[in-house]
Amino acid sequence: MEQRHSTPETVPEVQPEPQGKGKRTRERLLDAANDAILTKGFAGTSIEELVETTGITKSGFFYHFRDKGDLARQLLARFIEEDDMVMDELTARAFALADDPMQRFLLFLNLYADEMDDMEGVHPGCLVAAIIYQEQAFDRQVRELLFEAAMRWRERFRIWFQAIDAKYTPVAPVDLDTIADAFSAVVEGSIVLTRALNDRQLLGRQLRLFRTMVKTTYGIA
Amino acid sequence: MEQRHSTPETVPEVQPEPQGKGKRTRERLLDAANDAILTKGFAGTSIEELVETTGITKSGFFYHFRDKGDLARQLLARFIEEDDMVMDELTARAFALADDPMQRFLLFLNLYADEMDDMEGVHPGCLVAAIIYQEQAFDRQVRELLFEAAMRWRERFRIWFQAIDAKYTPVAPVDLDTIADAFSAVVEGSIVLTRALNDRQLLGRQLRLFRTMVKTTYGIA
DNA sequence: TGTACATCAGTGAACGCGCGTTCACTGATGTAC
DNA sequence: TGTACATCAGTGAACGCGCGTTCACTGATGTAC
Repeated sequence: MEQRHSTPETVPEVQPEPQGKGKRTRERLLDAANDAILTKGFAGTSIEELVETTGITKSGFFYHFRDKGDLARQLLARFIEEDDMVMDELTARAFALADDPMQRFLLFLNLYADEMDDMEGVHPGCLVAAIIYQEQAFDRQVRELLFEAAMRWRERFRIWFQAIDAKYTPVAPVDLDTIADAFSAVVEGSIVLTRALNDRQLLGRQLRLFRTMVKTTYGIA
Repeated sequence: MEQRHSTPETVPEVQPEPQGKGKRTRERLLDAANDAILTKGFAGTSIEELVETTGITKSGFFYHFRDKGDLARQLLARFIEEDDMVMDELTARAFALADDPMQRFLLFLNLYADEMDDMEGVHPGCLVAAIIYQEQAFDRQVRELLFEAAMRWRERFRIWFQAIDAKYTPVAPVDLDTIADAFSAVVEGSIVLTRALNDRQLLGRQLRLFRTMVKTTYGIA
């Protein structure tokens, strides 16, 4: 997707390779795999092409990964970690801007929607969704990581809605797990539509509609 | 997913094969391909396994399809046709039960949610989403079919919300295309979560939450 | 009704290419004494 | 400071298997006269 320069000119590298250059190569392999899998599927992505874009040989790949399944495992593990960090950061920004749990959530939705609007091109896709639609190609460990990813989303927002629910009364009764899942559902579904319709603003619009709907559901003008 | 008997005992077959047995074999190949692609991806699904479950030889496959890409094209075309029919049927049932466009839509959501609840096991997935996440493996024709599928959903529900909007005033302003897309987004996203969490009731719950939210958005108690 | 031909719905064997994986080896860097 | 060894981050060649595709052929059914 985006081109990363291995040596950015602006920032002088005091410690050029934090964990050795192997770590960097491994990250670049994971980046290449991430992009390829989201557009061509797992079985449709060959090790050959990954090492070609990374600039090493095929046997170099097997220095970093036991086999192709190991690549999927490490990729998903990294995704969960990074996704968690991104969510934490947006949450922290929302928390810094308001004290009320509902206001914080509405701010979070705005921040997330803005982030989606600012992406160049159409959203590249979500690794969880991509792998879900090929799950039989993977082992139990990978499927457990899929479960974990979705469960983390649910728990993050359930806690949030518990705080909201303690202070606000919804117009009609809502189940906390369900409204917690709703955010993830809107994002995942919108990504699919964004790509199908080639409409890069769709995701932001859906998030803002969801924001409006959450507000009215809790009777906020 | 579900086992179809080629000769159901209850109904005597007056015309056993409407368009010859070749048509039936072709349908069974498409069925096998549909199931396999939703769980293992397109490249991960071999022609070998499709003909094995269908009970013919590999060269028999190439009698029905020019190549593997042709299979994807026919599969998506059939999906769009059948999906359209299912939606038309649920729409007709909702129209028969009420005159008001909003009541009709709320009934439609209930019917759709009930249908999802009644499915045994977890939702097998949506072919559009599966192929979107492997789109680079396909030609322009297939990608145009993906666009068409999503566009049909949008247009179907935009017309519906135009009728609703003519009669009801939303609490906060809503864009018709956006709320039209919202239904598809909720379904697509919920399918991903249903499968990740292995929670077969999630889809129905999300649809009913969406129903509640549409009601409150248009200020209906 | 019988014969000739055409179409339908496949079969069976063979093909070459690319894929994932292995294995012995290597040059650069790090560490111990 | 020099030497010996270990580890890191790979290389290069080879492998066998399975995949998509082709091609000549075939038995059953349909159609024309």
